[in-house]
Formats: sequence, structure tokens, C-alpha cells
Amino acid sequence: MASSRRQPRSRPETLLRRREILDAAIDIFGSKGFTGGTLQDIADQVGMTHAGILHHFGSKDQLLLEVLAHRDETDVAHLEGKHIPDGLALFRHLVMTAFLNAQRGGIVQAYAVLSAESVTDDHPGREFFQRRYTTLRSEVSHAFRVVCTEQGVDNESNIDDAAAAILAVMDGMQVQWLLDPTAVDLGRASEFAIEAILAGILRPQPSVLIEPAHSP
Amino acid sequence: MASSRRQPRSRPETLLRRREILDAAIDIFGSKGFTGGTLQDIADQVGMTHAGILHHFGSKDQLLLEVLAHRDETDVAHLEGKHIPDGLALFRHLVMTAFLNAQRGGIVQAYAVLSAESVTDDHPGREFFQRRYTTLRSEVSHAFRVVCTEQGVDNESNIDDAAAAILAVMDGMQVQWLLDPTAVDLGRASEFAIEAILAGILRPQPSVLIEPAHSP
DNA sequence: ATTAACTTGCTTACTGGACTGTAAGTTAAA
DNA sequence: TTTAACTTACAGTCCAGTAAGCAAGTTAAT
Repeated sequence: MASSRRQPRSRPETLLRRREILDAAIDIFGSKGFTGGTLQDIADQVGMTHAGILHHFGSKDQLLLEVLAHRDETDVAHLEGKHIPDGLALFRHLVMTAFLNAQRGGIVQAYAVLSAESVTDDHPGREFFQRRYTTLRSEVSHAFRVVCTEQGVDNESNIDDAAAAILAVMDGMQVQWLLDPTAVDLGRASEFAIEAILAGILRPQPSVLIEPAHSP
Repeated sequence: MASSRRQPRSRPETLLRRREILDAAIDIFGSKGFTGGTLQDIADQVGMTHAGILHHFGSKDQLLLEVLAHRDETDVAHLEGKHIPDGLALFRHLVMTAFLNAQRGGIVQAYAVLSAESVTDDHPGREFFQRRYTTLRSEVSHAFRVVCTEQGVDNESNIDDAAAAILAVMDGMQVQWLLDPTAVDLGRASEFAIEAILAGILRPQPSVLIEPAHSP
């Protein structure tokens, strides 16, 4: 009775099938949102019934979580996975990513749509995005500190603001770009903003906004 | 037959009811999205049936459009309506708005959620947000040009990027703030980023990112 | 001033469809 | 022979929109 008698487990193609489904799900959730996109939509795209998808993933919520985890593995591998670029290299990497993103609207759209949707009540992706931003902010903050040390700058006070701002500008730019790709240059504008924020830390200047005592 | 015999039209309280409904709709669409929020949810909040709401607005899509138009009237009156602040005053206004927004999550959330959701297929709010960003970008661009002229700076090349970036950073920061209000300081971080981008236009500096020829 | 005619602002009831999830059955691989 | 990978069928909700009805208010004619 103690013998676990068999484990034929899954077939080799199953992994491929799951990946197909995940890809279709990114596509559908990106173009219709999580709430708006249906299992039927995804099933159609891979030539299956919606029950087949539930067989693999159990529930729509679970599918979303695996979609998010999957993209984190494959796509932001550069940032999350292997070795995180450090110091200036991280900022160069972010700029490169912005230019790269301008050529793959699908995944960009999925992330833009899902991250904003995740702030709604009881959204299954909320915790994922919370954690993701926390991680990314701390990585960018760390890079700022490294660069500050390298360049002998002491400007701790705004580093966390700057880190959040860099992620914010990349995300916000994507929304504008998705709404009208001809109206903004995703790569160039992101690069400009990242340089400006970086300079704001490395070469702090007196405020432009604070009312100067006007000439007497 | 030619006589237009009557026009009792609407009762005076009707305007108030409509406003109540619009407020409830902002709340519901903000917390559940447009697709996720239902007419029933909104009806419950104003003590009505969902058919009553359709009586006033005709369809869910139409309700969304009126919600967006209504908020534009009342809330961004500062920016859209009366006199648009110009030059540095516009940037000061944006910073003030960021600080103000940190104290009224509801409307902020509605706009963050709906603007991102609007990039999905056939979303009824898409055109609204497209136009809105186009307008805002050109207003911010204009302010940049005014400030450049005032300060004798000639830096046309990046003004459009900077304008898009300022809006992007404000929007992107809101998403991070909504996900975890304790993790980012919405007002302070927005202010820092706006100052940095403004400085990037007014006091252009050599790139921090471009690989410097390392010391010989 | 009264009343008749009409309109607004709803409600109830219903339609038709869509969606997630489940259960049971089928096929083919291990 | 067991199990994975499905399919078909169905259950139970839920949702936007429509139709019909009704009470209360408004207007016009008397």
C-alpha cells in the first residue's frame, strides 16, 4: 500500500500546449482586459474549448497568475531573473527596454492594462503588481545609490522618489503610446525622461519652480 | 400640426439625480472598472433600479461618456476650462494637483483605471482619452515654449518628449500609489520628477548615460 | 379653478445572451 | 489498466437593454 504505483504524469507536449495557452491569454487579456477577456476567447485562439483551458489551469484567476509569472520569467528576465544590471547599466537597460517595447505592442499593452486594472477591488493580480513594483523600486533605488557612490554625489533625500518616477514615466508613456502610437515616441521620450531624472539626482540644481524674488 | 404644443421637459430635481448617478458611476467604475462595474452596482448606490439609470442615460456606454465629460468639467476645470495657467504657472499647478490628488483617491483611481482600460478593443472611452492626452500634451508643450522664451533657452528638440513625460509620470505614479499608498509619496515624487524634467529642458546637460571615454 | 391630456421618472418583468465552473464521458498515450 | 487531455452538456449567475405600466407632476383648455 505504501507503493506509489505509477506516475505517467503529463505528456511532453503538454508543456507546449500550456505555453500556447499562456501566450493566447496574454494576447486576449491585453486586448480586452482580464475582466473583459473570456476563456472562450482564449480557447478559440488555441483551438480548444474553454473547458480544456480550465483543465490545465483550474480557474481564470489562476490562469492570470500564471500568465503574469510566465512573462516575468521570459520577458523581464533581463531585469528580474539572472543578474540584475547595476549602476548606470541598469538605466541603460531601461532605456533599451523602452526602445524595444516600441516594437512589441502586445505584451506592453497586456502589462499596461493589467497593472492598472489590478488596483480594482479584489483583482487577482493586485498582489503580483504590488510586489513587482516594490521589487523594481528597490532595484532602481539601489542602482541610484551605486551611481551616486561612483560619482561621489551625496543626494539620498530624493532617491526613492526618483526610482518611483522612473518606473512611473515608463508605464505612463506606454499608455499614451498605446492610445496613439504616432503621437509619442516611446523610446525617445522615455530616454529623455530617464536622463532628466538621473541628472536630477546626480546634478541637483536649484528649483526652477520656486518663485524667485523678482528684480527690484 | 406645426404647433409644438408643449415642453414640460425635465423637473428641477432631475439634474440633481443625474449628478448623483454620475458620482456613483465614478465611484463604481473606479473601484471595479468599466467592464467590471455594473449598472446594478451604480443603481444600488443611489437607491434605484438599473432600468432607472438607463432611463436617464440610455446606455452604459453613454453613461461612461457623460461621467468622463462631467469630471472634465468639474474637476480639471483648473486645467481645461477657464483660463489655462501658462508658463511656469502651469507646472506649479500640476505639482499642486499631484499633492491634491493624494487626498482624493476615488477620482484618481477612476481616471487611472479608465484611461488604461480605454486602450482595449472598442472601449467607449478610447476617443475621449486620446483627445484628452492630445490636448494636455499640447498645453504642456506650449508652457514649455513660453518658459523657454522667458528664460532665453533654445531647446525645441525635446519639448514634446518632455510634455508627454510629465503627464506620464503623473499617471504612472498614481498607479503605484493606488497599489500601495504607503510606498510612494505621490505629491513629493511627482514634484521631484516635474522639476527634473523641467530642468532637463531649461538647463540641458551632457548625457549621463553615454559611455564616457574612460580615463587613460 | 378644475379638469383633461400628456409627460416625466421611475418600477416590475422579461428577453436573450454570455460567462465561469462542474460533471460525466471519450480517446489515446504511458 | 490507469491516467492525462480533452469534449459535450449543463448548471447557475449575471448583465444590458426593452417593454409596459403607473403615479405624480406639468400644461392647456375650459
